[in-house]
Amino acid sequence: MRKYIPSDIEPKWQKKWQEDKLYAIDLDQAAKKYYLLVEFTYPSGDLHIGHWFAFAVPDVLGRMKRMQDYQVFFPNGFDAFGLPAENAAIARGVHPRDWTLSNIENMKQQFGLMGAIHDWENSVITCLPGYYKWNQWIFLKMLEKGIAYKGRALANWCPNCQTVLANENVEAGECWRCGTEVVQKEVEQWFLRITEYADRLLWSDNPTVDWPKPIREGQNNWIGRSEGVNLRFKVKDMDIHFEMFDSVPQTFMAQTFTVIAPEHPMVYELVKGTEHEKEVMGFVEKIKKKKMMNKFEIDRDIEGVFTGRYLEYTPTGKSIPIWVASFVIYEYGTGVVNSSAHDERDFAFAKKYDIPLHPVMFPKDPKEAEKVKNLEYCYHHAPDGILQEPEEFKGRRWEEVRHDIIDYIEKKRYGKRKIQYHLHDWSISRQRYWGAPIPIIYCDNCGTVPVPEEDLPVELPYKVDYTPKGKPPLATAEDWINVKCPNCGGEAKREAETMDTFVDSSWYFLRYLDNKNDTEIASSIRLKALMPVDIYFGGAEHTLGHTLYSRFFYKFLSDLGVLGNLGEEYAKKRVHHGVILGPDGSRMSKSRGNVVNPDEQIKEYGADAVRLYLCFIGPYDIVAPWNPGGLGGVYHFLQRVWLLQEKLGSQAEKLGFKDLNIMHKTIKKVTEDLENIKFNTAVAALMEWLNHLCRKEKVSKEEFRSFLLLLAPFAPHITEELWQILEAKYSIHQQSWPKFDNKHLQQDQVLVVIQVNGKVRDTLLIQNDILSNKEVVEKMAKKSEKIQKFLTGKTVKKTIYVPGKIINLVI
RNA sequence: GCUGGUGUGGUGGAAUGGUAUACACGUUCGCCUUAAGAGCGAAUGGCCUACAGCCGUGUGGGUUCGACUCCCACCACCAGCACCA
Repeated sequence: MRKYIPSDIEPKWQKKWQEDKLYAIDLDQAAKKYYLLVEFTYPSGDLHIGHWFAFAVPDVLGRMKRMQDYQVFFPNGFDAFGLPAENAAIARGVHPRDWTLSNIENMKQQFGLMGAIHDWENSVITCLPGYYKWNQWIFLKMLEKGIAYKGRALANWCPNCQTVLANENVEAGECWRCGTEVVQKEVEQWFLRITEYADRLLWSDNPTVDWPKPIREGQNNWIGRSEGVNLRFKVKDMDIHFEMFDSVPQTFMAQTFTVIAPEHPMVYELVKGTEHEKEVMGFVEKIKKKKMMNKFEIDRDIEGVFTGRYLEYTPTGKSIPIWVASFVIYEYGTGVVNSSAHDERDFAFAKKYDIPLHPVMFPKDPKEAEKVKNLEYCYHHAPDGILQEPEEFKGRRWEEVRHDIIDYIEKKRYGKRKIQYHLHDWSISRQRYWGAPIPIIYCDNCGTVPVPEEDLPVELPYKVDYTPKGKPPLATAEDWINVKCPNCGGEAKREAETMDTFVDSSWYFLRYLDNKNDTEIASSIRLKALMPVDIYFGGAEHTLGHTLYSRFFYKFLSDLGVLGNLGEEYAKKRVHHGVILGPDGSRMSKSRGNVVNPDEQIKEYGADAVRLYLCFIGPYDIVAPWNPGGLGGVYHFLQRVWLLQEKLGSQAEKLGFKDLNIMHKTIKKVTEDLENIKFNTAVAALMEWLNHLCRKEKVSKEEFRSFLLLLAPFAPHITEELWQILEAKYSIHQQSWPKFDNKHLQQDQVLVVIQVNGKVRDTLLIQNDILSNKEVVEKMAKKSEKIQKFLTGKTVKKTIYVPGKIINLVI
């Protein structure tokens, strides 16, 4: 018999499976489909162990599903636009397109070593015109529906990458790619009105799809819906009216001062020509500058300046001083805040600038002051004059009075109910080369003109000077940028900016279905056959970016009617994978030099062992450093599987009860564990069964057969090889998944634990037929010598018996 | 500060109210071998006077016949968000 040498068998089968298109399915008529999706890859050049973890482990699930007669669709592709390609290309003098496409070729080869059921026929590469044509098409549709628009706004600007960044791409004030400090800059940019979908993107407590709670909570917090009122005010002695958002309307009677954001245009109106102008505008400039320098650094210094103005506060008839304060966010709400000094920050501000507050608002007893955080205390304990609650609300609970107060405010016309979101519209303009062109033409006569649909795609020109110069590289591509206006035929220029790559990844899972379709995103036949995605694996880091954007896109496309009637969410189930860290315990990155390339390990132990080890290493959401030490263990396991051949009985051997019991138990365990994304315990169950088999003199064909079938999804190569020896038939991957039989799960006798006062003192083997008879079991338990010792001189007060598990004698 | 999560042997981890530490790594001992490796077998939570005992799942309390598991309070760590009125 040959030794188990993975390199002798793995390439051979990989080649054969590919030639035979063993894993291909018919996308037009997948009757019992299973769409398995893993977040596609950025083509950085080399596959590392993290890619294996992300793709090879879900492949195990996909393979089981195939054997359960599902037509499993497990596509793979590349998220191929984006800054790293451009930066790497600039550094090495290679064109981003060439760099990217050659990386993709290389990575496809490396993916091949995994032995996954990927079908590369249905791949997507987002930087190819056939793909991004549909980016542009969706953009035009959004423009048509008012979801895409051009606006001026302060944006996060990375001076190094020379581009605008989305909020989600700013990490602690730094660019997510290069780590350069981000500054604020006002620029014109294209936005997608995701806020229009804010309410529909919010998760209910009981969603119809199975997405993890952390992602749902995270998205809900990010959307940040808060319900309150917009109160209306007039500035004293001036014809200025404004609104302010208040999410705690319960305190509307308690207002003692007002603060405005420094950026607010009204500030100048208030102080123009007054003695306060110089001081206030100086303060505004100072804060603006500070924010420009490092907006995202947490600045606990709360600063402000009095405008000299007051507002007429209708509900209480009081005059309320108006201040400008550093901490007010212009972009949130109306940029004006009602300060009733019930929260710590407002209180600190008032104290710092001696703004008179009623002293009793804050209790002197520090323990009592703690309660102020709940606001409830304020509401019930504030003195007259500060918190004059309308009669009808006196003595009622804080939360329950909330809606009545909003009604009251509306009735009295002090203001209007308002729903405010933290979520901002999504800026998609990027001042870089390597992205999908935005299909817009600027004409002196006609203004902003969308590129007509029949002219799509607007192809990204190849020959462009893409080194950053402070303006978009495409603006320098003379023969590309200058075009005839599609409207009037006059001289016009194309939009020189490109799209955020998160646009590309917001709908790629639809394109997998129909990647060559030239007339629609995907045919309705295929959409109907394969959507929604059954399970979507990906990283927890995409909670606020990709998974929110893609839900938005799906809802938009659904509203547009291009999806048919597929429901609100694109994936029935979302599963987060963990992170394999570098051996040094930090995230793998080329710059740290701690990237683990699995090539060596595959050479030494084989793809099967690496796959198995990645399953076995821990729960699938584990975040842990790569420790190749355990690889030897799973390799050893495979070797013992290989050696089972020697134990194969010459003919059908009668299996004992124990053999059948462990076999069916393992079938049940592996099936259920894979279904529940518990790969590690599924492998452990196989190991236990193998330990049993190895202890036996002979192994029956039936056992070996079932064992190989269960192992096949984890280790597709070695099981295929052994299958040939066992069955002389191709292929194991076209066999049906074994089923367990309940009758073999029942044991004829059961181990029952005897406890005295909850402590284990003995065990007892009990025949099935007397298992349900409490009296008999109790008698047997009391007879036990070990138990006798604990019972002498004591009385048994109570006996608890859980049939088949435990008997507890209470003395 | 807010939100979500996690705390179990030397290590990765298992156990969702019923024998805590499955499965594996590592370590130690033995067999085999000229030797090494591989392979095979055994032991491996701590303590003790070491086979009739005690302690033990971050800490303290509670519920229960029985708690890693449920409840309350706290501590530590991880992740995300963070001046959101």
